[in-house]
Amino acid sequence: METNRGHAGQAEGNGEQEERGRQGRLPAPEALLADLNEEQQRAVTHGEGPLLVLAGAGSGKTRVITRRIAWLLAMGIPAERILAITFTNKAAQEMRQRVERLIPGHRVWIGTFHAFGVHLLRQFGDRLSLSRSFTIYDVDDRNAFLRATMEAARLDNYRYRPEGIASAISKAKNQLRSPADYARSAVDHFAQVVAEVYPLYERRLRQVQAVDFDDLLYLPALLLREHEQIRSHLDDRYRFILIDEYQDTNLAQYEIVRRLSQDHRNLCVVGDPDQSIYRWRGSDIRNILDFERDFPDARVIHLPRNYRSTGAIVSAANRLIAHNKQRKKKELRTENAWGVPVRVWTFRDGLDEADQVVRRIKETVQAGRFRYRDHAIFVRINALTRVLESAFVRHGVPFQIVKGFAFYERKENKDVLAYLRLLVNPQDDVAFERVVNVPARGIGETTIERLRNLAAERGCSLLAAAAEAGRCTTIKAASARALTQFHRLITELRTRLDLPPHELIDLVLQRSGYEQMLQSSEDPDDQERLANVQELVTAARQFHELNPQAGLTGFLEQVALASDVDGWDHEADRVSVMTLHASKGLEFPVVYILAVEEGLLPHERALRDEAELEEERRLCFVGMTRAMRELHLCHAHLREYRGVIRCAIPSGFLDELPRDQVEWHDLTSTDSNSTRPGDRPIVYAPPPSLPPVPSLPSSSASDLSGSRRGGKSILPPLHRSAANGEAVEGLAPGIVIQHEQFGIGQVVAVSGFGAQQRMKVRFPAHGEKTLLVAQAPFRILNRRSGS
DNA sequence: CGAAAGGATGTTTTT
DNA sequence: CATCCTTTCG
Repeated sequence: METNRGHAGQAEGNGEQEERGRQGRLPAPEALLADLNEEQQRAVTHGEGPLLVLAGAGSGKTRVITRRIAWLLAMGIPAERILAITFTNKAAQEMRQRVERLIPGHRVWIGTFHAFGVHLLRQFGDRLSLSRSFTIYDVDDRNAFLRATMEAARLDNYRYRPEGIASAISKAKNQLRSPADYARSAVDHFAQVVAEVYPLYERRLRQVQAVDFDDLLYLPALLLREHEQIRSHLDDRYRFILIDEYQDTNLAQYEIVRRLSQDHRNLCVVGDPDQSIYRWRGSDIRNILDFERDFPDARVIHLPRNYRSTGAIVSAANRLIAHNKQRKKKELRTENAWGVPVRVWTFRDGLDEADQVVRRIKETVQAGRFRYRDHAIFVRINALTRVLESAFVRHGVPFQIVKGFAFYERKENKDVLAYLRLLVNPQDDVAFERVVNVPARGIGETTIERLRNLAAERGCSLLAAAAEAGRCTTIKAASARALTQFHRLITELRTRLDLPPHELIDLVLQRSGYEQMLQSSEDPDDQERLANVQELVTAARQFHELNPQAGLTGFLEQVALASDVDGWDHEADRVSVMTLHASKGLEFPVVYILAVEEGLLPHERALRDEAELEEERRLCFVGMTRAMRELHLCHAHLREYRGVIRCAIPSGFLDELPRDQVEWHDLTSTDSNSTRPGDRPIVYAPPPSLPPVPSLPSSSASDLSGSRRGGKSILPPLHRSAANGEAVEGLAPGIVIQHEQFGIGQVVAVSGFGAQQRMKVRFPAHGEKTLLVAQAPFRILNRRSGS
């Protein structure tokens, strides 16, 4: 028990005691500084002018921001003059609460950039010809909308996927490039197609009174750029601005910040270049690196001291991140005890990994060393949470997978939400198309196509066109009747928009027949869908109770802006499972990072260029520095992904850790099914070299259990196509192979080509497995013996 | 028109 | 593996 602060899984800086504050009275300013170190105090008490706080992981940066807000209030700055931007809604909510504890009843605006964007657009959207009840399209809606746009313009015969074009447009908006800007620099064919589609997409988007996600930053940035009176008004209104996670801002966000800090340059940004992990989304690390160039008079405060983690964890993290070349050299320091070593665990496969990690957590809790909520498991990709899920269920260990989004992303909920959006904004054609035939009303693709033509002719929305369907000669009578009836349904529901959101959802469920459809279904999945939809009603009710004024628009807005961590319950005594990205800003006593393997961490898509590789390293760094007391890094020799089994190689990042300080445990030889709680793993400490890599048959014989017993030199060598990553000639059903792990089996089917070539193999002991030919370690035994 | 079945296909991270 | 797409048939 080396360190003695903090609870599991709350946002950083959680250990502080911020209970104070009698109603309505401002605290004495000094009281806000009592438990801060010198640098933190300087940051909190900094007066006017730009301020850059370079805060290392675990250095208490959230605490600095909250205290600074409180300090400003205590100095008499009116709350409405302060603007604080956080990275997630969850962080905003916690910050609000913490400031609340210091200064009860404060009215400081705290939220994400996107929420702030919505806030601005609702106020000033009319300047951009945007109605007050605009719809926010998520990525799926956006893609569907773009597809429809291209089809309507007869541009759909290009070979590019709408999603690809959509993401190019998204990127353009993040870089504040208008359609005209984009067109000017479009050189290759793809860019030219994008340049053609982008303006159409924008025009149509405004027509249906919708904005996409990027518009929530792009449009406010334009607004501030082109409307000087609004800009100066807001600049004056927000005298003091604080931005958290500044290293992950993109150009649009940067523009917003700059425009609001021209007349009153009281801008405080906090961040850590080593924790920049959203480059792929347009974040530009230069925003923080060049802050001093933008504001030459900026005060810069470094917070290198880590209060969160043990010496062992800090040391390992330092060593890893030092391998990044594009980086200012710096080191985290800690005065915390050294603690237990960072451990690296080697497993046979992903199932083993999940099973044993969960088992170990259970034992730890049963031994009374930690609670479930003290544990977190991080993964690089969401797909890896599946195996974990079943392991948790099997062991009866409580857990939560942090993906708040998932609930609203379910088809049934998106359907219901689409109904609601259509009610709020009848122009929303995406919503219309989504629900017009759900439940089935006899309105098929041909009818929709004809309706689209009608709407295009009249220049009206699909819903408005539906009302006129009867007069359109091309639409069949039965379909027209169904359409007018649908129109009547929506019109009628629209008269009840004054109802609280949950009651309205209930009404929609009944009147639309959606509930009926699920209730009377034979499909067992539909019962679950019914439950989900009812859960949506509950969510709406809870929202309404918390925000009685917000109404349906508010509810839809919250749903649209929800982030993964927002749904996370940090009080529940459960193990948290999340992606490395979602872990940013959190802390846990015990952290496991799974699948620290080449291709996953670093991810294979990030291997092409050095900058992306460095981002992967930062991602690993972020995950490691979430740990307070124990850090476990896991990898396996075989990894099943998308139903295909591949050989996995330990991540190069593992080699970059301080070898003499890290403990390596190889669990590949223990059978997970027979391991008893008391069993102790074999320890190699310190390891003589790299952890054993599943390798050519001639080398170490200890790496894999199973079929190979050594000494079979008469046989051809194992076919290691991983080395050349190519397809294999002559593979066909009937051929017998020997696999490193599963032994002898017969090929049942072969499909695909090149690196994607797969084979389905039946193994007597393991059943049928699908293998990636280019990756799997196997050799062909017999070309003839089919049967 | 729409349900069902088969096949091709693509894949990170998320406000 | 899971989703999306096409095809097919009622």
